[in-house]
Amino acid sequence: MGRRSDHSRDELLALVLDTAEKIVEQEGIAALTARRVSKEIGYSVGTIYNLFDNLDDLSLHVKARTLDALYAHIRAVPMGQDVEQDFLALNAAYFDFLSGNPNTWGSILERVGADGRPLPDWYLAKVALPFSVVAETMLPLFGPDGRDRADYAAHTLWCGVHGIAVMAMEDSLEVVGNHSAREMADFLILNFLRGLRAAKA
Amino acid sequence: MGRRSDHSRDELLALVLDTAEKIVEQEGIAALTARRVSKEIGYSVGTIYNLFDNLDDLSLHVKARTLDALYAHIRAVPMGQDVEQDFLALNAAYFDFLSGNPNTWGSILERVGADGRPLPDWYLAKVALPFSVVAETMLPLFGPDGRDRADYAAHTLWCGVHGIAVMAMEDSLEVVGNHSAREMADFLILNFLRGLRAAKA
DNA sequence: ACCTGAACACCGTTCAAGT
DNA sequence: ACCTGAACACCGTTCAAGT
Repeated sequence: MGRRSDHSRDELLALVLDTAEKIVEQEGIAALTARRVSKEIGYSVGTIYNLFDNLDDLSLHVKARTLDALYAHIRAVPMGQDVEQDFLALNAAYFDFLSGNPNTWGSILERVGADGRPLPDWYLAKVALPFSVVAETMLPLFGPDGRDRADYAAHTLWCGVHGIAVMAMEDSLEVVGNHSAREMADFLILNFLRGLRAAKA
Repeated sequence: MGRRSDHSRDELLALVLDTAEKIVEQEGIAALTARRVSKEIGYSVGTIYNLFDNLDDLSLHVKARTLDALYAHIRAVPMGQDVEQDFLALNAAYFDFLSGNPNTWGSILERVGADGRPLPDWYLAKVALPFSVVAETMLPLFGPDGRDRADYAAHTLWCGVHGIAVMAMEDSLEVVGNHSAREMADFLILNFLRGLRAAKA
């Protein structure tokens, strides 16, 4: 029947992403379907496939938005005290974001390509951004010529924090709420950093 | 049409679980459907629902088997050297299991109740068993009257190792294969333990 | 050029009806 | 008592046909 609305391609894209994000926020990633989104925006299913390769592609773009928001959130954390304090502040901001966005964040924690397709580069770049903040925070401990080692330590530590967050969200941990999980992450951070310092001394 | 086969209820249960496990092993959790299993065993779909509450219930039982296998695998690790060595051995066994069972293990890493239902107690108990091995390994560092703190430290550390494994399987990490991820986990373990020791001294 | 919607090949889940 | 399979309400994805 031809054009239904006078949305430009970009407007339509924003409309789809906004709607998809809202669904994930409110009901979790499992509720995100192409048919549902198309119905909510008043277009046919085919239109979704006009804008995105497939459902995986759409949900990847929704996840990218969440990663953008997380990055903005932790970049806003005031830094510059000692390394331990900076990391605890980062951790607090991280768990803040988690508890404020359980569904969107939960969708990121899930693996994506059940079909085995590797994640696209543009998406991996978004995943890397929050890690870069952590790496920056780690730098003072290694000095300007220790960027690689600081990076490695930051990845190691933050994957660890990530693991605690995953377990907390699965309720597989005996933690109630995010309070305990955050404390556990603090405990991991402080001992890991102390271990690094002890190794240097 | 009435009874199709003379399998007892227990035989049928084993048949379904074996088939479901095989599907997950070979094609991942996304390939596990009630219709597929029923077709492969030569029964109708309804039979699956006669044995399990729903698909979630079935996949939970498949995951439980994987947890049993992991528990058996890490219990078989020879222990009794110093704490650091024991943890590195545990870690090696853990990553061994992971790379040997990427699909079954990957299914566990995913969150389960997208519908928000909490995980049943019998399943959580299975999740706790591997952690108990880690807690036992941690005990020498805290002494017999430090069981609670050892438990907490063990949970913290192993959630961290878990996080590295998750990231490695998602390819979100710049690690190729499990070699680097295992090294990263070793790095986390050694520094965390060194941090604990430094705090005591 | 853009959008539609029927078509295809799948799903989970239920439950009256059969043996 | 156990099992069936049609029925219902959904899916993702494609693509000829419309404007």
